[in-house]
Order: sequence, then C-alpha cells, then structure tokens
Amino acid sequence: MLIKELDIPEDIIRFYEDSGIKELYPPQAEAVDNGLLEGKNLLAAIPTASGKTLLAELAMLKAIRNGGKALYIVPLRALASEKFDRFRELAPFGIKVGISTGDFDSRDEWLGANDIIVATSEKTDSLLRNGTSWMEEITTIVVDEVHLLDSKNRGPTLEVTITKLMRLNPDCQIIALSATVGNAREMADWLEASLVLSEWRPTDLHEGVFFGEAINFLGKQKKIERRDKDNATNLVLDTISEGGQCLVFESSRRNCTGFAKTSSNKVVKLLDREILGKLAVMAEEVESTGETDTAKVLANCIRKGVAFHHAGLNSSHRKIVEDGFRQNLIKVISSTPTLAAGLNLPARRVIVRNYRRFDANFGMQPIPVLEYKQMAGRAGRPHLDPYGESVLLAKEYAEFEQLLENYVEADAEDIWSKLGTENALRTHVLSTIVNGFASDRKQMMEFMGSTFFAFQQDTWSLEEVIDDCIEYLAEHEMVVKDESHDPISLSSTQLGKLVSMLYIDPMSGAKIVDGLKKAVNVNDMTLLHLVCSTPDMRQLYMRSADYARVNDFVMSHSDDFIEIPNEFKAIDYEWFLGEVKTAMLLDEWIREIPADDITQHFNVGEGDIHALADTAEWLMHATTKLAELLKVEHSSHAHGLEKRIHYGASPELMQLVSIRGVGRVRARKLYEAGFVSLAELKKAEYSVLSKLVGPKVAANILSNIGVRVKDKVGKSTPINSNTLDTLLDKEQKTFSDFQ
DNA sequence: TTCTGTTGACTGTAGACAGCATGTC
DNA sequence: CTACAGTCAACAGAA
Repeated sequence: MLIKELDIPEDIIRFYEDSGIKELYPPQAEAVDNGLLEGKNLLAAIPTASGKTLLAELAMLKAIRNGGKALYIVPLRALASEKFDRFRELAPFGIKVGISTGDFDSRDEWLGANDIIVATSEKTDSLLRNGTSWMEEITTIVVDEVHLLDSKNRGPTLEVTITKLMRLNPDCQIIALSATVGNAREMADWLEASLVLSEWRPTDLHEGVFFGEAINFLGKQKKIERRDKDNATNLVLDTISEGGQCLVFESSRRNCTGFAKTSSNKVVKLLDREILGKLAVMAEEVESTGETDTAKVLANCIRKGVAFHHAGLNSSHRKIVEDGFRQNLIKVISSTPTLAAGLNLPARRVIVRNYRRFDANFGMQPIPVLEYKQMAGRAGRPHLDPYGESVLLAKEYAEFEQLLENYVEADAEDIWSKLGTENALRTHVLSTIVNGFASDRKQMMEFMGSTFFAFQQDTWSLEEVIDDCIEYLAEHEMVVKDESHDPISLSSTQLGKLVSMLYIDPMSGAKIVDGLKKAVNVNDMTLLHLVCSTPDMRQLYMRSADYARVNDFVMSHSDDFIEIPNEFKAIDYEWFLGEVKTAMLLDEWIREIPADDITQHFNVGEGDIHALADTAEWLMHATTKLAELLKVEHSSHAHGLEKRIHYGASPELMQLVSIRGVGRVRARKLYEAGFVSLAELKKAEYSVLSKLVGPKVAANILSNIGVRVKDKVGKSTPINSNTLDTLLDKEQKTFSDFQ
C-alpha cells in the first residue's frame, strides 16, 4: 500500500514522501485496512521498529485535521521526550505538541491548547485526578506498550487510566500498541478494537543459542572463532570483526561492569587508532563528571570501546554511553534490563548472557519469554544492519535444548491484569471516588467492572478487595461511607482529596498523617525517616556489613524516631533498619557529603542517590501539604527539608543554590569565600568569582542574577568576548526553548 | 619455585512512575 | 523463605 493512496490530506502525503517513506509496511497497511483512518479502535501487536509510531501518527494527523485532539501515552519519561521531539517535526502542518511528565511540563500556556499531548500513564492519571478540562476534548488516544498492563507495579495505573478515559470519552478512538503477546485478541476485545497481529520486521531477526563453539539457529549453525575462554567475549569479538555492535544483557550490575572490564581488554585490540582517539576523549568526559569509582571504571572501559549501563549511573554518564554507542564508537554495551525496553538503541547482535534474574520471593528465576523477546528485538538496526542476531548461552546440552524450546521457539506469555490486590487498588478506589466516577458502592463496582481485570477474571474476588479498600479509606478518614443509603453512598473528605491529588498511595498518606500526629520532638531525621517508612519510598537493602552501623545509629538517635519496633520482632525490625539506612543516606545528601563518599558508604551509584532524593522530595512535599491540612506545626520544617533534598544542601545555602547554574558544590565554594547571600554575590568582582568557579561559570552566574557581566568583565581580567557572547546566546536559547 | 586448576565457603542480587515550580557538576 | 553466580582463599598438582 502506497502512502499516496491513503485517505489523508495532500500536504501530509508529500511530507512523508519527501522524508523517504513511500510505502507502508505490511502491518501498517493492515491497520489501515482495519479502519485506522476511519476512527476505528485498533490494537497493533507487532514487533518494535515495525513502524508503530508512523501508524499512530497517521491516525492522529487525520483526526486533528478533522478538528480532533490526540493524547499519546507512554510508559517512560525518556520515551515521552523521544516522541515529543519526533512529533514536533510535524510543526509545518500547524500541529502543536505538548509534553507532560513528572519532571517536565512544556511551557505552553495551557497544555490543552496543543493538538498532540505526550504524557506518561501516571501523569495522565494525575491530570485526570486534577480535573483537567481538555481531557474531554480528546478524540484519539494512543497507548504505547500496552502489554505493560501485566506489570505488577505500574500495570494497574495504566489499566484504570484507560478505563477512565474510555468512560469519559466513549466515542474516542483508541490505538493501542503492544509487543507480541499470547492473548492479544483478549486485550483487543476489551478495548473493542480490531487486531493487527504480526511478526513482520523491516530487518530480519535470527534467534539462536550458543553451544559447542557455534550459534545454533533454527535450521543452521554459525561457527564462532574461539579467541578467549569466555564464550560471550568470543561472540562480541566476532560481531566487531564483522563490523557490527553488540548489546549484552546481564542480570546484575556487578556482572555488568565485570563483563565490560574483562571483555574490553580483548575488544581494544580490534580497534584502530582513530576510534581509540575519539574514545579517549569520551572517557575523559566521563571522568570529568565525577570522581566516583564507577566513573573511573567506566572511563577505562570506554577507552577500550566497551561500556556498561545501569540505573546506578548518573544521567550524564548514561547519555555519554548511549550517544557513544549511536555514533558507533562504543562497540559493546553491557547492560542490565534498563535498555531492554524504552530507549531506541539497536545493535547488530544481542547477547543474553544471563537468562535468570533474582526475585526476592522465589530466588533465581528464568525471565519471561516476553522479556526475552524484547531484548532479542533490539537486534538489527533497520536500514543499517543486514540482519539482527540474538544469542542465548548454554553450558550443557540439556540447557541448550531447553533454551531453544523455552525461548527461541516459544511464544510470549499471556498478559494478566494485576489489579486484583488491595495494594494496587487502594489508590484507584480513592481517586474514583474523589473524581466522581463513583459516588456509591454500586457505581464503584460498575466502574471497576469495566476494567481489563473484570473482563479477564471473575469479579466476585475483585468486589471483596474493593470493599477492603473502601474500609481502609474510611478508617483513615479519606472517605466517608453512608450505610443508611442503599446502595451505600461514598464521598471523599478533604484529606482524601489531598491524598489523591498528591498522587501518593493512601497508605503513605495514612502513615504520614499518623506520624505527624504522634511526633513529639521533630528534627530532620524524624521527618526523613517518616518519609522513608512509606510504601512509596523504595528502601535500601540491608547488607550484612550494615547491621552494626545502622543499629548503632538507631541506638544513639533513638529519640529521633517516632516509633521503634520491638527488636525481637525480627521482620519488623529488619524493615525498620532498611528505612533508617535509607534515611541516613538522605541525611548525608542534605548535609552536603560528597556524592562520591555517599556512593561508598551505601554501596550505591550516583544515579541511585538522585532517584532516592527525587522520591524523598516528592514525599516530603506531600508531608508539607498534609501537615498544613492537619494544622500541625511541622509543615514549615518539612518544606525546608523538601528544598534541601532537592538541592542536597544545608539550610544556609538555600539562597545561593536557587541561582541557576549553582548547585550544592558551587554554592558551598561561594559561601566559604564569603558570598553568603544573593546580595553579597551581586557585589562580587568578576575576577574573584572567575578564580573561584572558572570564567565561564562565573559569567553565567552573574548574568543569571541580573548583573551586567560585560561591564564587570571589561574592568577586570579580559575574557575572550566571543566566548562570552556564545555563552550568553546559548543561555538565551535554552531559556526560550521552554517558553 | 611458579603457574594453573579445583574446591568450598561466603556474599549479594533490575528498573523507575508521581507533586511543584524552575534549572546540577 | 527461595537459588544461583561470581569471588576469593586455600591447596594440590603440573611445569
């Protein structure tokens, strides 16, 4: 099917043809045949890179031309900005695009004034909770990666959000995009959508298992030269010799860095001088952004053409690794599942070095087929690689046969709704009441009766769980139920409304409220621990070496905690210690302990510190608001901590740190040099600042606090005025980007 | 003596969404 | 409460 045959406006056809797209891929054509452009609901269960985005685009453009508005829901922030950037290329058609995620709102006067809005599923839910008016104007909803419905943590939110949207806009077109899964038909039926099911890919994918010196594909073998005792390394070397890149998936961070280290010593021998030179530059960049051990190790690996990638890396390191791989300078990334979904980073060959992963409940477990298929699907860069290969490794013949059968030849599992537990439902039962989707028990059951869970499984068990949730919410004064009515009427309290809007688990809300009421003498640690004790906070794991240290801390700070569980209740106490350990990390963070030290004290990466601080800041914000509502005195204390967690700094730096371009480290330098406030800083000489933080940063800081830099520069140390101009230009640009 | 391989005890285990108001090193 | 892989030290046997 050709683009020009489609029932879409001329200019749009020309746009695609100009960008080299003349013909639709088979699954796309099938979608069109199924009424994609006539507003019909559609579920496309097709591989990544088989043109899902274009499919969604066509439908959105068509709808917008007819006066519609589209919402594009994604599971990850990174994906949201990727799509946002892509859709902004549609600007020539007068299409306005907005983005809304937890850490990034586009500065459009009103998000709803856009034609396409990209948002994460949680953000969408949050927008719904806050009664965003334009939600009712949405005519086309695209749900990317719907198979995430199966995820224990985040599936329920996606499910309820879709249900709410369908309820709100019954005539709305829904386009759901999914990986190939077992029960795609069932999901399509729930969505009242037609189904496009296909394994078609623009680049061939060969899946195989390595055993006995060769990759065994279905029906053929490929011998791999043995240059090292490690098979995965041999596979990597083979790929590079053939001019490809490799993605290696590992089960733990340690293995990740371990493989990068050992394999890099072999890889380096295959690289020429030119590449090594560029890699060295990249390595230096890594080292300049931190003196942590991981930075050094990563830099050393990158010098040899290999990198590792996991959530412990800080964001700049992650970006360097991703970009370096895209530029084909880094030949191998050894990664945890961070790269399995999400980011678009394909490679010639994917090696699944470890198909088992640790689960706290069941020990080492083989990963689901769906997950394997997602990793394998990363193999083969469209239009760049002749084909893609994915390889599992077997140690024995029995294992080899098993892997072939259970992964290569297997079909992905069915998707099962995870909505049916109290933990998953609590927050959604509350928001359903707050938002008026249900004002009595019967309506609640009706609403929940239209979820995928109810579609898929018996509803009687669901009703029981919902009643438990209502009971919990009533007990904690978030919901009032009036049993004199039939059906029992449900309404929300001020507390319930606030908890719903803050987007925290009602259990977190209850814990914080309870803690605030009980707390007697409150200091930083008290509130930090309170926040760390909520289910929304991911606590640190206690390692054997931690017990003594954390326990000592508890003993010497026993007055700081609102409640200390009995030491003989081993499980409770163990949990408590984990919470305290987490609070201790945050405490070091806000006391300006260098990030390098924190990573060592707690055996975490820089990325973990930021992730924890991010969550803590959000929960501390909730604490501030809850304290305000309760009219207890700790609200301003919590507010202060919220800011300190944001910047990771002491109270006396708050003024300096609010200046753009000044973080915890620079603020401390300025403070120690006597510039303790904004007023002091305004009086500062450029030359002095320049010595302190470097010429560029100094100029940047001065311009950011409204001091005319050029005057000051003119008088003191001459600085290349070109540098300064470009600097200021750049500043202007980044600023207007967000206007 | 030095190198290499085996055994057994011990240890540690992936990721990432949300509020609010603007910008780390 | 589960189970595995990687690491390290101690030691035996080969070179």
